[in-house]
Amino acid sequence: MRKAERLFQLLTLFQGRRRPLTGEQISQLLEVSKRTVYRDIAALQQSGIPIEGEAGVGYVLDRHFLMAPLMFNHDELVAIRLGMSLIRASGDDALCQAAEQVLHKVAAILPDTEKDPFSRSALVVPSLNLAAEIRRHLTVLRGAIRQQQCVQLHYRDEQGQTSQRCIEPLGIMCYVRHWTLIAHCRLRQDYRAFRLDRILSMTVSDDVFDVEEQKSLPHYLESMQQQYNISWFF
DNA sequence: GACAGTGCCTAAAGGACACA
DNA sequence: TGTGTCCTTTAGGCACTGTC
Repeated sequence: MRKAERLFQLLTLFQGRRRPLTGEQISQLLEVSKRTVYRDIAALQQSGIPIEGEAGVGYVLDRHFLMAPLMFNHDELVAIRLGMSLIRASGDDALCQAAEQVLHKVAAILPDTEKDPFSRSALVVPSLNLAAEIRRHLTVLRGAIRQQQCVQLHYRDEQGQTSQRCIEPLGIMCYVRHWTLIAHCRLRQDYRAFRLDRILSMTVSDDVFDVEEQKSLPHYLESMQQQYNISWFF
C-alpha cells in the first residue's frame, strides 16, 4: 500500500470514532509496523491534523475535525445557505428540490456543533412568489438551453403588442425580481430579452442550433457589460 | 506494566539517469 | 526500448526513555 493511501486510511479509521486507538491496534489494522504508525501519525500531525496521543490510552482525532474535502468554515457555510435560499426563493420546482437536497447533504456531514448554526441563517431572501406557469417556463427553457433547442415563442411586450417568433435560447437571468430569457431572435437577427411572465405560450421544437462565439451568452454579457457596466454572477 | 515517542541501523522499493 | 547503476525514500526492527 502506498503511503498516501495509508495516511488516508489512517484518517478514515479515526473519522467518527470516539474511543482511542493504540499504536498496536492501528499497526494491525493497516498491516504495518508500529514504527511506521508512529511516523504516519507524526506526518498527519505535521500537516495540521489534530490527532492526540496519550501514553497508556492511545490516539484520538479531535471530534470537531472533518476531512479537508468536506470541511467548510463559517463563511463558506453561510454562502452555501444563502445561495440555496436564493434558489428556493426564485427557482423552479426542480431547482428548489435540488437546493433542498444540497442543504441536507451539507448538513449530514457537519459536526453536531455546526448543524444548528447552519440551519438558522441570519441572511434572509424574500421569495419572488413565482406563478406556477413561470416556474414551468423556467424548467422548459433550462432544458431547451441545455439541449440547444429552438423555441417557438408567443410573446407580449411592454406595450402589449404580441408577436410570434423562433428563438435560440442562450441563458436565463434573474433581473430585478423577474426571470428574463436571453435569446438570439431569428426574426430580428439579434439578441433579445424576454421576461418569462410575459410569455403567452411556447413550444420547444426539434430544430437545434449551434452556439457561435458572436451568438452566445458570454458575448451578450460582454456587450452588456461594455454598454451598461454591469457585472454578472453565474 | 502498558503504551507513546525517538534514535539508529538495515533492507527493500522506486525513481532518475546513462548507455548499448 | 531495455538494462544496469546509483541515489533517495520508505518501512521494519530493536533498544531505549518518558509518562500515566
